[in-house]
Amino acid sequence: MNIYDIAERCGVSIATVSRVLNGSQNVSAKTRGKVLGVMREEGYTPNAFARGLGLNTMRMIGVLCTDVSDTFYAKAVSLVESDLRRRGFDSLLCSTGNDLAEKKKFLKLLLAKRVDAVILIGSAFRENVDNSHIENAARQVPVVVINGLVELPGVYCVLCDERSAVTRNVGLLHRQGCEHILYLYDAPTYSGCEKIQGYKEGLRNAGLPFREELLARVPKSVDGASDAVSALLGRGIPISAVMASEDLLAVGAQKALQKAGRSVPIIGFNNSILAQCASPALTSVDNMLETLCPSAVSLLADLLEEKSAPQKIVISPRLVERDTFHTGQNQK
Amino acid sequence: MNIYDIAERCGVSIATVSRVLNGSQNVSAKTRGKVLGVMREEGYTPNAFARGLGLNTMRMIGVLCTDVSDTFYAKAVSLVESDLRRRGFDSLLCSTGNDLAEKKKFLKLLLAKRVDAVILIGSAFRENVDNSHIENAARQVPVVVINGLVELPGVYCVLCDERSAVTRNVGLLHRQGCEHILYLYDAPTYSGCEKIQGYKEGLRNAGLPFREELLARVPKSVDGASDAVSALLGRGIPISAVMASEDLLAVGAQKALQKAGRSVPIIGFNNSILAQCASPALTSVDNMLETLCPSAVSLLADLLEEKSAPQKIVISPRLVERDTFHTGQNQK
DNA sequence: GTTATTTTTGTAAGTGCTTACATTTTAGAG
DNA sequence: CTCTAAAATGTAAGCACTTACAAAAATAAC
Repeated sequence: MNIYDIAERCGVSIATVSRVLNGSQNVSAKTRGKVLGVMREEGYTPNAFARGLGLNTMRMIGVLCTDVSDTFYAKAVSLVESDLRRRGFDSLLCSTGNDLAEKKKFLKLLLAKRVDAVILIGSAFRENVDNSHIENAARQVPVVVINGLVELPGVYCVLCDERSAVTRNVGLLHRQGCEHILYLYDAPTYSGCEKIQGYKEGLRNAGLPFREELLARVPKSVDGASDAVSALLGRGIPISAVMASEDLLAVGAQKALQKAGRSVPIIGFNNSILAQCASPALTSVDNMLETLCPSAVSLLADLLEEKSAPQKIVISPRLVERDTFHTGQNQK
Repeated sequence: MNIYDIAERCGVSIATVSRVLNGSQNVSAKTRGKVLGVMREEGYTPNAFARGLGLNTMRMIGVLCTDVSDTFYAKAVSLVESDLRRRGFDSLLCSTGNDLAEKKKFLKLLLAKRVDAVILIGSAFRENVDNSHIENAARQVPVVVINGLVELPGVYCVLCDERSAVTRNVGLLHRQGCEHILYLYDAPTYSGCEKIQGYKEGLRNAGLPFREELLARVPKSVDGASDAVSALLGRGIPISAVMASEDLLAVGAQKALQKAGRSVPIIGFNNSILAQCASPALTSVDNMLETLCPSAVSLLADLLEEKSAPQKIVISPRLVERDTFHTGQNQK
């Protein structure tokens, strides 16, 4: 069933059918009605490939992220997807894992599918200067990065000032009397590194010394973080507060502390559902995905309409206080 | 840059170029080498739309789910996506929300994009007999449902026997001496209804009476569930154990019980990260997405190769015991 | 060195749509 | 009832590939 069949059944030309398909104004109400009627009758669906060929777009956006099963990415993907759909775009999802080679491969595949644009959620590892795949993508289509910073021509970034959030939190904890603030992270992504810088800056501002042993890289899992913190406690390292690059790690720390019968302030990151599920519920930094994602999609839409757009949008995070903020409230 | 340009630069015909593009064996090693070389030089990427037109496929699978930001769906999407990709398919993601009209609309859009097949994660509401959109989709492409049951021709289902898991758990709790087992659910989906049936059956088997007030439909959020359970406790309704259709609700219940200073066994469902984050960690039923999803994708692949495939695959769930199972262990 | 096979390459006809341009129809004006 | 402008429709040329079939080249057999 194609446009020719419909045209024949209606006694019109394929051009006319195509016009009603595309909502052109130059079709009389009568023919439009007839054509639409026949289409419905026949259950006709235009062939998107042919359309794509002609129009050079299928209104699809490539959405690349590290791991959709991660709460944070899942939320971002969800927000992005619904916003894209609202604008009539479909999302081609790629969940790549952390492997750079995979990322490159998938990005290439995405471009081969002729997506209209690419959204990158979370950036590559920072130590990894090889962003050639992103650079290459940006030469072909608009690229916008959510929660990461890639400073290349044609790459637009929408992110949250996570760094200063961490700095601020260190200050808050210090003012509460915490001197030994443990910082947990799992990977040196752009965002991860920024937060570490924020941590160090916070210490400097507060006049606290930076201690190697209080900056811990741990596996990205509850147990991984928990074991790491237990180990620190076991070594007798003083800990008077915990911050983490992610709620998941904060939960792990919380478990270790609970097991040790200790109670110190804990601040997570991402304000995910995990923070709510922890008991007591975790205070967490909200990096404002609800704002970030729509901004990113809107920016993307502008780019696709060839409007000019800011290269970089930075918004402020927000601390969501729950039970684990003030000293001594870490346990029920 | 198209196939003609490449052909010209190589001094061969477009058919030959197309052949190397498609890995045909009927090309001499020499010409193949030359063509590939030129392609690389020119940075040529075949146009997927034209290819799609010719081959009538772009190797894309529509993945429809209710809400990717939900831990359960996110995990399923992640598993499905990676498995599809392994087989050379891209995933067109649709996160529809619970609105049936939206589901219908999105499914139509998906089909218009000429996906090779559709994967539905979680089924429609059960009371909602209107599965015409699924029926229609199944007439055009293979449809497989994960964790739901839609008994229509051309619709293949891969699911977990959640019902008997619940039945069994009721038995376990009863044998531990629990008489007043609260069951929390949020929506009467296929899976939701099955579990409720399982609950009732479990009560019957144990010789316990079914009490209206111990089967509670609650909002799908920690606070929603928590408030509901608090209300029940406030009304003085006896509760000696809690089961929930989802970890999220179980966590809510746990919070309410903790607030009330009560400690009873709690069993969640889905064995999500939330169960791990709760404190004490929740015992939960694993509905085996790690098995379900690959099975579904494999079934799909068979269908696409026109192999025959079972209409329905049912696998057994597994109870993952953590801290909240035995009486009196609900609090640290 | 022929002839018969097999392998490699080319030709041309799809695939289903869009759209510039040409043509016809309709409506409005005089 | 013309003439003109505007609206509606049709024609045909893309768009970038695949592939059946034909033709040419390479190889094998004698």
